[in-house]
Amino acid sequence: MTTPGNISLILVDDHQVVLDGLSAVLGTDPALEILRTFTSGTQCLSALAGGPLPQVVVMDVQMPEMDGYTLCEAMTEQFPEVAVLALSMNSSGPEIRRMLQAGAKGYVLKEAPKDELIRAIKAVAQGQNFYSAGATQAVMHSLQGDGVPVSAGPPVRLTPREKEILKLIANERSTPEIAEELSISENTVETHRKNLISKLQVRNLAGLVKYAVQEGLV
Amino acid sequence: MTTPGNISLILVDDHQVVLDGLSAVLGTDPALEILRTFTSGTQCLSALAGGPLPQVVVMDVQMPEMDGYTLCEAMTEQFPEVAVLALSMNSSGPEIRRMLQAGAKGYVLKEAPKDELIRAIKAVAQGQNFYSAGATQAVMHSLQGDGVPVSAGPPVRLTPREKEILKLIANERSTPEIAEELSISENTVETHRKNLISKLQVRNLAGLVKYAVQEGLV
DNA sequence: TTTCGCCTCACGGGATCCCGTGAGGTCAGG
DNA sequence: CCTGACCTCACGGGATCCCGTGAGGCGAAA
Repeated sequence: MTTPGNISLILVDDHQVVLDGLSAVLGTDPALEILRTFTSGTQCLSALAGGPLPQVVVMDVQMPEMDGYTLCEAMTEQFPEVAVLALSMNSSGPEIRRMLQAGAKGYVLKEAPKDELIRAIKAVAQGQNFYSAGATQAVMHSLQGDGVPVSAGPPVRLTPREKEILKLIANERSTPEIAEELSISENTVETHRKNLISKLQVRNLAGLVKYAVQEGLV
Repeated sequence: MTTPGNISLILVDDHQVVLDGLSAVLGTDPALEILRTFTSGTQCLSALAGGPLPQVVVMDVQMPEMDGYTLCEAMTEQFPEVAVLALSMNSSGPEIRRMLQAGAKGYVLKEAPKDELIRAIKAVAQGQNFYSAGATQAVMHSLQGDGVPVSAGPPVRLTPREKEILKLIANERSTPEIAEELSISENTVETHRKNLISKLQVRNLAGLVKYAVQEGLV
């Protein structure tokens, strides 16, 4: 049992040094208690299913196997009382919007000073929201054009099939190969590719690969 | 002046939280003294030109503006007495080989436990080399075929022109556009693209973009 | 039940890329 | 001087991608 007033935490990041660093930084604040750390989303989910729930989960966005977006969605689905705080490398507007839409209560950039992270944790633990200054700015910048404030319209939602195709494209597979691998027609693969190009607002295959790599889908 | 026996350090990483984390972790060892930290390679270089030199520089590999490869090269050129310790996300063989060829004395993965980093720092400070277990493994794996041990043949050296073209390709420019932008023939651009595909061991444009993004050239 | 999103498939034409092959000029270094 | 690395250019043919357009099935949500 945690001491009353303490905020229980779980950290998820695929890099051990980041976990160590966060543990060291957050350990300086007596109000924070780190229950466990995980290096993958699947580990985290299966452990939480049977164990005690934390108040806040701090998670990286770009992770292999299961990215922060998917993990956050599963999290808010299964454990809505747990607040998710996203901790990310880049401050790209679309990524932030995706995380917020997935249910994240806050978004802190890894560039931010350490006290900002602690303030963010305390904020989301109390049910408030918290966004790094750079994050809100990036979101606002990416929203120029449509008047929705935040988390209104679907930002960039890819279907499972589209994600699957995008991964294969980013792995240098050609259209005939993808068609064969998925047992569908080449025409269908081309349709998906066209939809991807249209959805992601890029011009060609290069843009798709760039998006896929930056978003950690590879 | 540093206390005799102390190891003076400089940390370079574009992410503030990583710097904070490293500072916290390394601060626990009394034998280590962190002189300064930098969030960019250019800052680091210009500061070292006039200030006191550290014994060891711990640097991230993937950084915007100036990547670790370039920084390490400039470092060993201007300050050969400073030992460079690379700290990186991925354990890709080619990247490790590039860093070692650039003059890095050691290579530690961010996945490694924190005591490994401290041991690595102490090793390179004494003129020894240090490589994470996963790193040596990755290099060995990437070397299957040529019998050279380490840092012998040029791993993946791109010419300035090739880098330039690669960046444009990754930014969704088509061949005619690149040709126009660089005031050269389309045939020349195609030749460069072919050489890139051949050098980087990829199959198509997707592989080029993937490499460019992962290597931080965009 | 009627939407609506998703997945599927088709076709034709133009743009772009992929590949092999060959070659001339410059410039630094042996 | 001659080698080697680099940048430049050419061409032809096949593969692949890009684009517009249209359409049927299926399952979930309203």
